[in-house]
Amino acid sequence: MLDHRTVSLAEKVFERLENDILTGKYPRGTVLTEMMLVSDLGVSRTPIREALSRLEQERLISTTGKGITVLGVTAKDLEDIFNIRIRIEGMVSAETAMRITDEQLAELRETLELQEFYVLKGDADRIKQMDSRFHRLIYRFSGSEVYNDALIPLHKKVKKYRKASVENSSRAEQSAREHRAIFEAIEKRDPHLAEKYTVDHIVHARDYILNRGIE
Amino acid sequence: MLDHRTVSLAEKVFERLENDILTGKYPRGTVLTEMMLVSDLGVSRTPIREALSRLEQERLISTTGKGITVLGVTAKDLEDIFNIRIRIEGMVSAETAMRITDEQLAELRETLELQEFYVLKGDADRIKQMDSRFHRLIYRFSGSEVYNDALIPLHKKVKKYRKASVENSSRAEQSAREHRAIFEAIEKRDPHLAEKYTVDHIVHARDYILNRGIE
DNA sequence: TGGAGTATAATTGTATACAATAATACATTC
DNA sequence: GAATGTATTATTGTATACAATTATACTCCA
Repeated sequence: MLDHRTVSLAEKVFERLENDILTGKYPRGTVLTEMMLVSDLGVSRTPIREALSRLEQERLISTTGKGITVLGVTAKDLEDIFNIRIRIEGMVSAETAMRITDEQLAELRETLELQEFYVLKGDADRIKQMDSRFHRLIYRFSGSEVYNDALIPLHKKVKKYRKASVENSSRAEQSAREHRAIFEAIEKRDPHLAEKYTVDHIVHARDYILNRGIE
Repeated sequence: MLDHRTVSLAEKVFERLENDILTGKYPRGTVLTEMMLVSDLGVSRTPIREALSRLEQERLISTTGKGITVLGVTAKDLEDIFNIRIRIEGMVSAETAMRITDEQLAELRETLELQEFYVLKGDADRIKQMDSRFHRLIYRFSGSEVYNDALIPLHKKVKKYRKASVENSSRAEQSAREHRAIFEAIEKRDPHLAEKYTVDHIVHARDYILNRGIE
């Protein structure tokens, strides 16, 4: 069921700018002003300022002094992000395995099956979308807003590099297999196995991304 | 050296509201409107909206529909926060132990010595302040914005409960001793010891806070 | 020529007016 | 009397005007 709620301009501006930064359209060091964004996006400064405030809180931009400087995600950021994810994402999967409902499990299964389908088709954009959704569902189904809120920003920041991963068909296949292992552990309500397979998966994702050389 | 930069109204409003929520002045469930805050704080809606936007991103309030609802920090949040801190804060201390400069070490030492002094004096407010500063310096001296940004919001949310801890003189003394152990490990540039003592400290803080019964 | 001081311009910070939306109360109908 | 539709009000969302600040360019003097 799609959510047709009207979304504010501030929200749209935020999502657009966040995406442009996370995908590298605005590379690190780019300097913007509010007025430039007013011209580019065709909305007033008010929603733009709200979006910028949120981006600053996520440390994707910096607004010290004059102008807005894009910070983006550095190679060191990526290393640190994976160091954290390796230490907590397994715990979160274990929690999800213990408390997931049948309905939630069905949603997770559908996401995994779509991922597998798109891997067969070789549709990188869709693979990426399902890959992300799989992880986010596990965060959410942990029932912990704290876990979810801690992981979402870390997960977001890998976006550009995840895209490169799924464009490699053998890595995409491996990733789908690893997701299936995680799913089956959760389906069995086995927290230890869910934790183990999740940590393995994050380690592999890290190794692939960091060894590949960034940017 | 104090920082005398002029701080925006939005920043002041944010800090004040954040503090009022974290200390329990606005308990969970409190409903506010922008206009109420305009009257109470004597500034226009613009800086108030910016502050609210940031508070919402930290999930301290919710703004769905009409009015602003205070969410605050629940007992479950606290448990989840400590589960994460136990898993990553040791790693961060280890990183700090490996890269801290002499100048940074001096700042950390001074903070610890002040904490010990205020423990002797029994000045709970100051103890709390130095306790927080000690942890935040370690986050910062890790040299990782990712580590810092992940831990700061988790650390903030324990504020109210940390206050209750330091008001117990035996826990305050124990906490200072644990900080000293962490400090000496960092001073020796011993990452393993720094990690161990940090994890022990967080575990003890958790046990004290969670067993004490929340609110 | 280098530097302090000052004028100028660009940019952000804040207040406020107006528009759109969502909630509430009320009336009307069955 | 319950339910539904409608008017009203409260509240948020957006645009814009104005104030304050900061950076830059320029001038004058040593």
